[in-house]
Amino acid sequence: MAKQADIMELSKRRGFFFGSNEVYGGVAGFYTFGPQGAALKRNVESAWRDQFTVRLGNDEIEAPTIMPEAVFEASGHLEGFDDMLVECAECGQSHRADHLIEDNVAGIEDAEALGLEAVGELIAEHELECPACSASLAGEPVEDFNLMFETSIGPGTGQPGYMRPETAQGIFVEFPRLREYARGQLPFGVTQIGPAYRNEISPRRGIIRVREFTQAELEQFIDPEEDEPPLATVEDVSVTLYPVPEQESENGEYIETTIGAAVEAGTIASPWVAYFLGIAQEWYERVGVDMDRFRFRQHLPGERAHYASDCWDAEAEISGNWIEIAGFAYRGDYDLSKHGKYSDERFTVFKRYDEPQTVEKAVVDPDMSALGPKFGGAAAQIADELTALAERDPSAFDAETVSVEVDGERYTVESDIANFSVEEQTESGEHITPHVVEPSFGVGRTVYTLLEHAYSEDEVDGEERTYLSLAPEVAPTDVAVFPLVKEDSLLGLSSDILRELRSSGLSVTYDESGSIGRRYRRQDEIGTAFCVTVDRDGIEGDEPNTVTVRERDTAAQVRVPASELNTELSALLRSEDSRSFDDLIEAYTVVETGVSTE
RNA sequence: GCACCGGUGGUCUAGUGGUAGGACCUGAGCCUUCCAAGCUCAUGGCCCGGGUUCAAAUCCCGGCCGGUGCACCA
Repeated sequence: MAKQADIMELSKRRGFFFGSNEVYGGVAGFYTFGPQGAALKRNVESAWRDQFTVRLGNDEIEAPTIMPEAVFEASGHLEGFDDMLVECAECGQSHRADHLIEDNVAGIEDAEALGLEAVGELIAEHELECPACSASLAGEPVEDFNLMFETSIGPGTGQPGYMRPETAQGIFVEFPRLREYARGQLPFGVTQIGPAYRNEISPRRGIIRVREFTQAELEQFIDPEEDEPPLATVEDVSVTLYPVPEQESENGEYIETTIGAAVEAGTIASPWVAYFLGIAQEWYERVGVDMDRFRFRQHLPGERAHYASDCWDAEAEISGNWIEIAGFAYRGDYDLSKHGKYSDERFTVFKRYDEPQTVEKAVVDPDMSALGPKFGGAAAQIADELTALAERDPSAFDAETVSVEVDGERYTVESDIANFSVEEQTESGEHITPHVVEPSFGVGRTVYTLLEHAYSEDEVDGEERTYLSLAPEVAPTDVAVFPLVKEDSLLGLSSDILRELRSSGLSVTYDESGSIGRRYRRQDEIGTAFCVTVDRDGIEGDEPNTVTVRERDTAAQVRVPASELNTELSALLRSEDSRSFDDLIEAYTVVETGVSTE
């Protein structure tokens, strides 16, 4: 089993990832993906795009990573992402200052709203103590810590902007245009793959908790009353679930079930969430996560975000710990409602009734030429209030006069000036705020998981070897081409093959240095699934113009005509073709190398 | 952010108050016709700053980075 140190060492040495800016001492929480890592990550993103964008018929966008303050006022990140910390001088522990106040001072429920100074004064005033060591916290500075990176947009003081802490907001704020693009029809889904930023207090464990990371998110917009997910497409998908009751029970166990059965049993409350768990399960299998070290865990009530009614995480076991690699949240109308409220735009869709409905509606059409001279500047507001009153209490207009209140002042208007009437109106539909179901993936964590789950050691021909058993689709290098020895005839065919494979879009490496075994080991270590070796038998032997293809995990080889090579390799590397190396063993001559893995 | 431990070629490491060795890797050559073989040669290093000292990679202090624990993770 791979240890974290093994992966770190391999990653640095073979160019998967390493700490950034090391020549200047480095900065915690930032990593650079090297050539192999960037390719692996790119392949993971492509596979995700195929599964969650293309196959589901969704659309992908690319929004800015810097967004203005207003976005995060609406989203709640400015407040919710902002922690007030106070540090104990005695024992050094940090505590949430606002929570201390709320827990210990009667009558204060939202200490965060009071501001830093007021909270500091309250701590001194009530002589609050450190919960850990009971030392007095009076006089300790209360400091703001916001997990968002702040910047300023434009010259001078500019206007405040923030690096997005999740890609989701870039989709939500563009909802009005995306709705137009979708021609106003629910359901529709919008995806985005890109970086997000969180100024973590303490980045840890290499690439697992970093300050800049890549998310792949889908925001599925649905009509909560009408839209059903196509559950039938995933109902037979097997999953390992770890629901709340099992987590809370003494000997909690995983539930091995199918998506269909889990919905039936109510284990997963939301069919939409269940649907995406099924889609995700298929995807994780496809890219090569070890399903024995994978589970879907339901959020405990306490860890659930305030907007999410049900939430599940995809978790992978890494170096003995479970880490979150994706989250699936039913966000309701939280995000769109908030942006609808904070902006002047409408974040709703028009939902047409099956049949137009005729409703009786009380309306007013105030005579502004009478209201204006009489009430001056208040006239417009009075008219608005009359309109509101008509909807609220039509009977108020039965009397001679009707009165409304504007800014605390009461105005009395003759009823006939209001032009009250009850009209029959035909309504063809209503504006509803779509609900959002959000599968949100951590790409970097997925990449790390794949590395650790793929990391393998065995013996080939009595020699120890390390190899990455990556799924061919995501392996950073597709194929390696070797001339068995440096001999003109072999070099010629090798370079022909190299050129052909590369021009068909494969990522191909070429290596003619050192012994063949060393070259195989180099590729094994970065997870290259197939090595093509040009030998003399393939040029002048019984089967001329053939080359050998070696499979990484088994070290088995088959002899394939050079003319078939491109087609066969392409088929092996594409997930949608179910061609496997076993099919090649069936179809071609197996090379007896006398070499085997054990 | 606090505490503990650590930081020596690309990687893994030995080591001492007098500026450093090994292994692997990498490159060149020889040899080699299928799994890290051998031989020759070569490239490449003491995290940064300050202090103590005739002299610091080594001792001290601070910083940065990493690992672990605590806290944090909307």
